[in-house]
Amino acid sequence: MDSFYITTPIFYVNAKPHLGHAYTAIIADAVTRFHKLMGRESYFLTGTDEHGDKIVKAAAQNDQSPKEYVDSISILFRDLWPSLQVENDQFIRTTDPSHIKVVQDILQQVYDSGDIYFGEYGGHYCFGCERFYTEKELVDGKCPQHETEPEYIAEKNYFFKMSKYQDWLIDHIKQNPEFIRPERYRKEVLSLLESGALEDLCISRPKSRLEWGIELPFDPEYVCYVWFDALLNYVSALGWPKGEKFKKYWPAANHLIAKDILKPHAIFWPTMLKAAGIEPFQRLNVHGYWLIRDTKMSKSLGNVIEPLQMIDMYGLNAFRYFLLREMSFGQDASFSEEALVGRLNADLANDLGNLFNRTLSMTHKYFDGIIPVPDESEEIEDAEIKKLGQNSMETFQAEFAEMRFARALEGLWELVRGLNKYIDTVQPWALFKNKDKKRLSTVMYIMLENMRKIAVHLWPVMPEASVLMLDQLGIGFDPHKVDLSKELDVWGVLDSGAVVAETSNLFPRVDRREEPAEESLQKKTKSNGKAPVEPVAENTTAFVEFEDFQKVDLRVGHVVQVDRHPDADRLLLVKVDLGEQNGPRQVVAGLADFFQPEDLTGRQVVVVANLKPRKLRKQLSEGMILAVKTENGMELLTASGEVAGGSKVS
RNA sequence: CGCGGGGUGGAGCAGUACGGUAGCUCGUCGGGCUCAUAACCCGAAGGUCAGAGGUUCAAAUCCUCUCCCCGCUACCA
Repeated sequence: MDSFYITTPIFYVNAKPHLGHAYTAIIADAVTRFHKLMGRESYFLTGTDEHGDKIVKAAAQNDQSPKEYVDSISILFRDLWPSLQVENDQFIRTTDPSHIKVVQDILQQVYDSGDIYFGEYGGHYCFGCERFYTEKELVDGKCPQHETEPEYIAEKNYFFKMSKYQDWLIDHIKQNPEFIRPERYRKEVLSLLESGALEDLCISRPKSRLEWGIELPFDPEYVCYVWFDALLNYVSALGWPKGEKFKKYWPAANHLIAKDILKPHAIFWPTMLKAAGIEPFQRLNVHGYWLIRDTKMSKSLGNVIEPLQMIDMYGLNAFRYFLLREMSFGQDASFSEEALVGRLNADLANDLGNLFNRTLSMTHKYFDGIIPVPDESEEIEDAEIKKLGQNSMETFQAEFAEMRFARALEGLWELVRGLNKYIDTVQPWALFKNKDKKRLSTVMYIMLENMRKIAVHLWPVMPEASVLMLDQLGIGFDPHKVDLSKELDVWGVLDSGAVVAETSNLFPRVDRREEPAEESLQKKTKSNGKAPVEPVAENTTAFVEFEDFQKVDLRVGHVVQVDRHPDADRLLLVKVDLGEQNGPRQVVAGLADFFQPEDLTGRQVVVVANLKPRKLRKQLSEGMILAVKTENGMELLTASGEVAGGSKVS
């Protein structure tokens, strides 16, 4: 039997789960279910990545130890999956002892084979930031954050000879067009590899800087770099090197990632495997981002609708369907409540839900709810709808296997719509009136059997709804007994004589909430013809004491001169006269996108005068000009009348 | 010359690796049906596929250049 191994990235626990995580997990789940139905043995792995610098910092901010912190976040991920009906076979954590052992074993093995060497790395290290800076990042030779001169530290570290495998990797990608998909990402990686020499990868961190990691087996003074640790989860989970699962599922691995972590997966990972003498994974599948529209608007009105909250409002089935139907795999897509409701109403309620309801209802009206025995004679439209069904399912299966979910569903919907049309064409109600029971039986059977096929195909996408649909058709569902690949040819699975449900209300139509917050706001702002002012985010801003507010020294001044920042196209150098002895101050302001220098000259502005001076792109900024961001641009704050330069605002 | 994505009927998108009548969903207009969740079915209007040039019998698709939009980053104190 074919086996199939699918993974999500192990999610980095420096933040809570969001839509992106949910999406990856849901498609992983859908793909796993699909392959199960196609008769393959499938294994689905997900988990959390818990080592590294950022974790230590996030933990410190929460006054927790790294371990306490990762435990608390990891559980959030683990608990989210069941609520999405994501059924993973395993949940791995990089803090699991078995994972740590595998990482150490592989490190040792690669070290012994000579692909890890000890070398020196020199760099400008800022102790405040706890990081190295490149020459380019430094401002006047100083740390841009702390404005202190970083120390040049020559630090010894361990390096993985990644460069050694560059040519092999290029060749492998060229030889295996399916290795990275979709095509655009394969091209991106290839051009990345071919454009410049691949450098060796620094895979250690001295414990003096970072202790939260896996200790190198050959040097207790160092811990392993997070990516080298994290990527290995894909094999450690299977019990490399001798585990049963490893033998069964490797290298049939399909990794699923979002485009932001393309490089580690497409370059580090295959070369690591090569160095460790492990066969390369089968395929890397890369998806785009979900863009969330208008979240800011909603948030400011205090009714934030987070994508994940829409599950409660519209149901998990619609949510999963929407995610798979709306994003064309590899591209970015935008998530909005409006689009979700649109899909729910059009595809699920009108087309699919209504199809079930009308057919079940007719079965009751004409046959007391009992699935009739079809007559053997077949009319032309019967043959047509069967053919349409076959094509539609074939498309679904082929596209789904390639992870083109949107196209797969579009394909399946041809059958859904085809069946609605079939009803209108053959007019069962007319047959009933004419007492043509024979023909009516055939027609109804064709409807019901095709609906069964649809329901089965939808299990990977909407497991819960699929089971309900089948239940309404009077049959149960056992994924192990279903073989999707046979559905194209099999006919007559539905038992005549079984009783179907009287009605179906799987996907009720949803009326858009009366005045959706975002829309009403837009209407209001449009109707008065003025640029809308972003409302104050009352619920998100904590109160400050009056004394604290008093610390802010706001003053009115006149703009005497404005120049463009020489090295930054969004910044302006604004000279503001605050009536001070040593002349006008320079404020670097991010206004270049909204104002021409000449538009600002002579304007009266409000400035935060006691803001700690800071350099922005090498230019000193001694204050901040207050402005209001609007939908179309930027409006400056000013006094309603002319006041003397330097007047205090209170 | 920072990196990347994109510009296709009113809206949202597919189609571009392998050139061959411009496709889908929503929306609009007209009609049909009555089994159904104000649903379903049919028909219509609406696009010089951002622009210019080139290759070709043939270009949304290949080549060259230009314009515009959106992310990310440097750079919004």
